[in-house]
Amino acid sequence: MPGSLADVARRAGVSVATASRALSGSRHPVSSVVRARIEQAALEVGYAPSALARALVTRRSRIIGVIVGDIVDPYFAEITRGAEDVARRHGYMTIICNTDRTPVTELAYVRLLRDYQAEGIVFAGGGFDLAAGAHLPPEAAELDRTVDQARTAGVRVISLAARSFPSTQVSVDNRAACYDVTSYATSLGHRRIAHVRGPAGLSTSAARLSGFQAAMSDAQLDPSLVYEGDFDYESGQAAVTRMLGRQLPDAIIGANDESAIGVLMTLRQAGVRVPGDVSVAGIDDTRPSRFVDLTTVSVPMYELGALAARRILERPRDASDDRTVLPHRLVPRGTTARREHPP
Amino acid sequence: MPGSLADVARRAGVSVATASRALSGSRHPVSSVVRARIEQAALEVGYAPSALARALVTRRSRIIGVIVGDIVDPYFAEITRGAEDVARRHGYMTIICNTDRTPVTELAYVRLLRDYQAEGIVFAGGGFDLAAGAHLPPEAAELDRTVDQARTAGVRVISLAARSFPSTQVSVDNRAACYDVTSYATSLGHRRIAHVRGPAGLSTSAARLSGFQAAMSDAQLDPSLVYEGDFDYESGQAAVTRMLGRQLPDAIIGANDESAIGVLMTLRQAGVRVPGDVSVAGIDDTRPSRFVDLTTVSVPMYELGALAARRILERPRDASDDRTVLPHRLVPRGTTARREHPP
DNA sequence: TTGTACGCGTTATCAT
DNA sequence: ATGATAACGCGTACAA
Repeated sequence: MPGSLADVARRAGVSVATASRALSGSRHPVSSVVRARIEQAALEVGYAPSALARALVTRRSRIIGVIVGDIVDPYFAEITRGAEDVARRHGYMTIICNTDRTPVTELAYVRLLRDYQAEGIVFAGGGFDLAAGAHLPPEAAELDRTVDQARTAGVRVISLAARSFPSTQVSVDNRAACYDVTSYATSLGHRRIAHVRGPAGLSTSAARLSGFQAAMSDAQLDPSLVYEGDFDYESGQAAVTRMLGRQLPDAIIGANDESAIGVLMTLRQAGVRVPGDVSVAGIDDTRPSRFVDLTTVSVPMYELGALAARRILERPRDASDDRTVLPHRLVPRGTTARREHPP
Repeated sequence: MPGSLADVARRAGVSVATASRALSGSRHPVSSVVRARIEQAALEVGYAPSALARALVTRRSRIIGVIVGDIVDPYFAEITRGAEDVARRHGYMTIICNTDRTPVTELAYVRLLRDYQAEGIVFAGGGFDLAAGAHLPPEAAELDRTVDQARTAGVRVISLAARSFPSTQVSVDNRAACYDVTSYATSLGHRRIAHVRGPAGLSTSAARLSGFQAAMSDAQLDPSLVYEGDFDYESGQAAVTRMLGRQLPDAIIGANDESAIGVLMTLRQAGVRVPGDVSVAGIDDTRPSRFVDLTTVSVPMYELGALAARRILERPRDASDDRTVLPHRLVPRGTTARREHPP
């Protein structure tokens, strides 16, 4: 029911061309008297510009997509908020794409975004490496092809962690981040330190695990106390459950805050004092970590998202080799303490 | 660079009409031999259907918008996930719109969604009432008009809480939810019970506050111990800070989990035992509430979002009078306990 | 079963 | 400064 440009033009007694120029912020000159008449007519017919038609002809959809594992995860939520903030300021729409890290779903979304001629795609999560021996689905290769084809066709692709296709990168040094918390733990006098790792095969997990191992080795400590995990609360819970039988470690580093919180709560429920008996730390500094006073590493999630969106709006070149690394920062809080009973 | 329908048609030696029918899942018959040739050609030219052009002609954009306060808030994140899940399954895109409850931003987004001919808009948060005497901005009225005009034009508008414009409602009984936790507290023997309310003027806050007051009155208790709040952690923190000087209440009911967690953590930091000295409860049952073992009321956030999306995809009528109320459920956990020192 | 031709609502080019 | 008109890429009556 909203009026079209033709309606406005007819009512104002001008051509659609002139109406378009007056209404769409064109730099083409339009006499002020005619302009006024057009604006009046637009108001009267309730003119609503068709973004669809506009996008079709200008080849600029003003749409960006953000591909995340799960928007409920505060890590992804913060990133998305950053991206949406800058998108909104520029009149762009932000599509939220939950994939649960499933390549099939990622692929489907990339196709959908391509069909809508999205101007850019932000891959918030890491990709899967074959290194870990994990059998990656056949869709993984197809995903790479599709993304690359989209990029060639002009859609800007930004990734916030290592991916197997070419892309502009905006990231943090995940390895260093985990190295830093782990070193902090060793500096506190802890010697038996465990790591609850992220999903097997995921590049982000691998980087953090590697940082943990490096820090342990550098401190002449055993780096092999690694527990399986999935970046979620239950991972931490499960890891602790398995630990409870044997001798507890001095400290436990979660691959992210969520799993660390799982560790923390399960430990306390079992009557283990934190940080009295065991120190616990995570990575990311998501909101919940503040609630439980968790020691962690601050990762600039909001800025990652915001910068990614900015990279998309910066019209220029296909910068598929750009790499920006944002700084992280250790945030000591109440779940870590100096070791009470030195060897 | 992706091929268009014309490219495919040329290559397959057929008309665009036939190509369209073969490729777009039309019910119009196409001989299997020709169909095969077309599909082959599509593959060769890397055909990518233009969702924009398609939307323009079919008048179905396959776009839905979800308007939330802040996607970082777990409450909104869960709702959004629910909506996105069903949208994705139907090949729809979900636009995330953060407004920080600012009518101006809501208005801007409604206009943007209307310009893209979004098929539906989900208003996840409540609206502002004038009742509270809060001066609502002039954009509020304009918002109502714009939304109503959009609805008349065919976009389905669903709201998850009371709003001042006509809409299909999918909600929970916020008043009853708060009545229930409050009653639970009184049933535990608490008599001095405080409520940290939500933002002034917001319909959701008002409903919950009303539930609190009703439960208190029904229990013959003083319902006037109400603290200002804003649905956030800091609200809870601030409320407790003001309480600490005087006699502490027996129990504190937050208007939502986030503020309740603020209350909880601040209390404990001040050395107050929870639930030993004071009981604390919230509303919503967001993930973080499980982390801190907070007593709360489970609100089916995911289902709210999912059902809202379904209401949009159900093509039929403008059901601007439909109201579906989903059930809530008290979830007693560790932050509440029977009163230790009865009067 | 296939093809022709028009329209969806804009922007952009080229005249005037 | 204004207008006529050709794209943009697709779906769909209407014809054949």
